[in-house]
Amino acid sequence: MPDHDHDHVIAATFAPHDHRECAHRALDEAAARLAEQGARLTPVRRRTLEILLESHRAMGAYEVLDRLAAEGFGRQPPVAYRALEFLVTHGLAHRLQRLNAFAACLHPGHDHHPAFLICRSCDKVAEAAAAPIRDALTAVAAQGGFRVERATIEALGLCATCAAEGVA
Amino acid sequence: MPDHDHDHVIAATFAPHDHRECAHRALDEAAARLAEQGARLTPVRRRTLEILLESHRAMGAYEVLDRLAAEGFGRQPPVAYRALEFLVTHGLAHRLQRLNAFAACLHPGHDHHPAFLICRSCDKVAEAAAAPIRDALTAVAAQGGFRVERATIEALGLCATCAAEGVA
DNA sequence: AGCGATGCGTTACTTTATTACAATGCGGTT
DNA sequence: AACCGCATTGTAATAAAGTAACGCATCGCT
Ligand SMILES: [Zn+2]
Ligand SMILES: [Zn+2]
Ligand SMILES: [Zn+2]
Ligand SMILES: [Zn+2]
Repeated sequence: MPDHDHDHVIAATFAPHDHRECAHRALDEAAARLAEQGARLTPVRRRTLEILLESHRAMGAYEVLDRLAAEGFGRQPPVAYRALEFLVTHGLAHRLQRLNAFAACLHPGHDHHPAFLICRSCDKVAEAAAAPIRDALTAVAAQGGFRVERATIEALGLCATCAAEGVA
Repeated sequence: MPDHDHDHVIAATFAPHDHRECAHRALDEAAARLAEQGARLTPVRRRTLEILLESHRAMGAYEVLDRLAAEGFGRQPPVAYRALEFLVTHGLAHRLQRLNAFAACLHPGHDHHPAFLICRSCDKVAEAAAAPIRDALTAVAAQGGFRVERATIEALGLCATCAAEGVA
């Protein structure tokens, strides 16, 4: 994906859009990616991803678990945690540290560790290109002799849509 | 503090140093800062800060609580959480989202929200200048119409000291 | 001394996450 | 088919992290 698409991705997340298509495409990409890797998209895993894909919000593990249990899957925490961990490991979902929650990845297959933009008004989460940010972090760290291996970058703020609606 | 001092700060955290002096100075600065603000550095609060200042590691709330309880303070979670929250609010300690833990601020009085560098080998945590990183994040977000209000920037990696000791 | 605000301690509880183990199902081999 | 090994799913039980609610002591002020 070319870099300039990321602007679009952020806007597309927060602005009204055909989300059914949005979710459907993400699910297809996820399935394709797993097939490549020889990993299995079992019913619980698929359903977990679908649940995350219902909105652009992040969901807590127990919120996901309630949904799964209601649909006949197991009702114990490991059921949700395992499915979520699988999705995260395979790059199909992300974990948000600030929220203790998980969000579906909207464009998997591009092995990435993005920066997250969390709107405090509508709670939606967008992924932003982390490269320039990570570069700045890596540079600052390198000056102190520190080698960055993994970075957590999460921003809380206000999205354009909510701002336009007059949210302070 | 001039910006170039930050390099020093990172190195000083991970390299062997006179930590007694290091902690003592941070405590003095903290007390001075609170006096300015008219906030009270009560015994629990002071002791909590001292405990955090014993090392450059981040500590969980319950780890702090155990220490406080052993020294005659209350043994219920709110005791630790309140003291820690007070310190964070007044800029004397930081919360690390990735770790669910708290670390003393080493140079309070400069109202800052730094980036954190966490060494996966020695567990020490250093504060790095967040300005350039935050700028990059703000710019990326702005292109998508998102206004960043608070940023969480935490890096996991290897410090110079551990690298020099041959840790992979 | 009287009074309101702050701080500290407790009990009780919620939310989040992990460990351990049993049962099932699925591929590949014999 | 019968067998094995392994991934997967389910359960119970427990740990770890965080919050709510309330009473009492203490501080700062009038
Ligand atoms: Zn969508
Ligand atoms: Zn919004
Ligand atoms: Zn030190
Ligand atoms: Zn180290």
